Amino acid sequence: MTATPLLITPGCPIRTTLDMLGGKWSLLVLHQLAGGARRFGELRRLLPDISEKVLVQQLKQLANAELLVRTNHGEVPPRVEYHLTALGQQALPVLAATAEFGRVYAAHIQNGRATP
Amino acid sequence: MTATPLLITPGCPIRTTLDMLGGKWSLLVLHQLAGGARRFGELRRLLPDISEKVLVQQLKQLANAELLVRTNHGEVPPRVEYHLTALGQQALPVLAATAEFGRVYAAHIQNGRATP
DNA sequence: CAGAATCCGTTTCGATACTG
DNA sequence: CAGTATCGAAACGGATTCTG
Repeated sequence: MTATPLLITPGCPIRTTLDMLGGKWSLLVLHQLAGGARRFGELRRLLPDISEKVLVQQLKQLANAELLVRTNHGEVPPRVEYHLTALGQQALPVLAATAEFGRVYAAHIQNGRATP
Repeated sequence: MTATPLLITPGCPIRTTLDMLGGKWSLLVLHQLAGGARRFGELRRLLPDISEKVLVQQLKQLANAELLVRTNHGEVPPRVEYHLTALGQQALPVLAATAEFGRVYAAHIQNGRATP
């Protein structure tokens, strides 16, 4: 089960986004799809540190939230592609801000202290 | 113990930020500090759903990452304040993008489908 | 008031093996 | 190729109690 907890606390847009994208991998998946459609195997290779099970799980969750679409071309061998919806593309600014701050932070610790 | 896991995969700014702010509460804490300094008790009241332990833990982590500063005015009764550093302020765009997408998403599900 | 320390349940993660 | 199933480990989160 577990299905879709996604309990959305109404009235807090930050929580809404966090419940969707705050996970450990969601934004990385979106990042890989930002350039266009990707197959399952591609995503797996592009994100080597995520386990198969979790990747499937994240993709399901994101598809469920309608940020991406899963397309199963009924072929043999199987071919399944994922691509962002228009809604999913609206999440890209979050990704951009996240990446940008990561760079700022990296620059900061590089010529300063922090990170014991 | 637990110290600071913060294992930063070098080379991925998204991961860097996610390891810092991807938690369940960090962005909410930043949000409350965006307007200026806050005392511990204030934060506790402003974020009723976070437990004391987790709040302390998040504050430590954020202070450790130098996104905020803890100021202990050695008084009785104790008074401790937290405020954002310049670096912490640079994280506010992430917050803004997160909140904005939350609004977009809420509007989307309101006059459409999704959320089973 | 502002925390530290402890205990404990839930959720998440990941490696492996298996299927259509 | 694109998943599903299962298991155990680890992280996360919360309630309670205690301290200066």
